[in-house]
Amino acid sequence: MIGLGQVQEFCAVAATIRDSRALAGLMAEITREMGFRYYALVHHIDLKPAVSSVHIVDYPPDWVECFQARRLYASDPIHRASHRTNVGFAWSAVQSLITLSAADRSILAEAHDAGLGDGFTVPAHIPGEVNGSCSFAMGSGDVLDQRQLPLVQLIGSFAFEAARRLSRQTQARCEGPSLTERQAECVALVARGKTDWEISQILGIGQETVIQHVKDARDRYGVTKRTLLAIRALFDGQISFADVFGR
Amino acid sequence: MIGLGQVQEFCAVAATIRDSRALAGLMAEITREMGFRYYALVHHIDLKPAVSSVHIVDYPPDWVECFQARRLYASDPIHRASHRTNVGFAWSAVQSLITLSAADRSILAEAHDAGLGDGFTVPAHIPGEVNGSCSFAMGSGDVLDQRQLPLVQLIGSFAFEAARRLSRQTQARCEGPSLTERQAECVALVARGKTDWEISQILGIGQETVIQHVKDARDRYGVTKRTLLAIRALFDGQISFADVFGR
DNA sequence: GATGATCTCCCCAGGACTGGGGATAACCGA
DNA sequence: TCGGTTATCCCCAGTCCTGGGGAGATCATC
Repeated sequence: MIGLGQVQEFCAVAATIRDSRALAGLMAEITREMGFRYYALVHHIDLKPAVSSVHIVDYPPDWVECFQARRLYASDPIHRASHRTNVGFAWSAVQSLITLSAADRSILAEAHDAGLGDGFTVPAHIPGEVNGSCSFAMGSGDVLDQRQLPLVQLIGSFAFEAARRLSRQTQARCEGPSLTERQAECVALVARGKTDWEISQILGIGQETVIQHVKDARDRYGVTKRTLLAIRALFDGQISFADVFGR
Repeated sequence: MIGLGQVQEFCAVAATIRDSRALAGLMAEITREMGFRYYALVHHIDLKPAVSSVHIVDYPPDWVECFQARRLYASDPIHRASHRTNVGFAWSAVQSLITLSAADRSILAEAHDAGLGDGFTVPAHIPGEVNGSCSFAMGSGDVLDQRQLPLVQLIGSFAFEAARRLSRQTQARCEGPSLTERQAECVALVARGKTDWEISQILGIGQETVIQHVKDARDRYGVTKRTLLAIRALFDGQISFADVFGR
């Protein structure tokens, strides 16, 4: 059983941590202190070296293997349930979030056979990013301490945020192509689904000029489609969702 | 200053609450107990009477009016910042999440003039649903109690979950349109800048079929351009950046 | 057995986008 | 002064997308 003080200490340490080894150590420690046996801090996608994703796991090896072999990242019932809520939930209450199919029950049974008891999963969703979660599990037979769950939720949220920060910093922050002001204006309007002619009316310039700006912007990103141009500009912050939906 | 016990009590009561009037009362009470003056429990969309969304607000009336008149739901800097993280943040730290434009600074200044001091916002994102948040604000001049913020985050999360439950039970869903599996696959590939022909090759179906799926997906979102289709699907979690850049 | 949802395929006309090729003018730093 | 960057405008051919119109097959639900 931990207290609020330990949560605050965990946050403080997690916020300054530099590499995922250190985070794994911190997770192992807090997991034990909270009375859990296993933890998993993951993005719900298959691991691909190209993408920087969160994947810090200490689960029974058998289960990890089974999970990866069957590619359960998106279909695992616990993950699916975590896509339906914003607050943490006990695995034993998963049926209040999703209806379990026969396949789901068999997955849960296999997890149990691999040594996982009841657990608690904290969802982690951020618009435009891969869904993720932070889970803690007991050994089989152990019982969750209900009173502690709010604190477990806090730990899970902050742990995920720390992991997310790490995964972004390791991704080489090489300067993406930057757009000129006019190009960015055009791209923002492209992202709103405007045609080149409409953009020319909004900006008060010629249609040919807009075509040129969009052309130049595509060139800078090395893409050939305006759809991808808009999404890449969104991805690296040249424009924001607010530019698309706001104002 | 509140303690963990009060958080647990709040959760218990919030989980059983039946209507938004009662929730507003509960929010007013806990807001005061935590030493805050105002609160806002909202979905980040314009209010449409037809749509059931969360909107339980006790903010200075001047500011609420200004906010609605200028339709800041998507562009407000605090809301934008909340789209970039999973954990609560103090308004004074908003610059660590987004870069503030001149317009943003003026919005914050206006909020301050309306009587809002520093505050704390807890993001609430669920895939496929409108983004939301739960904010608490001090009167101007008052200072946030840092030690309490983890508990404020918990209160915010559970409050939003309660409001979300209410908004679903009272009316039909306020979720965005959902796509069929095939449509989502096509949209994900559209977001990668693929042409309809390329998509047909990837999925092993006819080009005409892809055209139809994309057409249907555009219809569901009520948009006329594939670019906007891709971005809207991204925004409400039907696809993620990993679908675009991964693999 | 009808109904609706989904997936599949087809046709066509007109508008939008892409990838080439140009040009002029303003500005700024070397 | 010269070169680089930016913003503005123009033309064209070919491809792609959009908005109409169909139709048949499967599957679950009622």
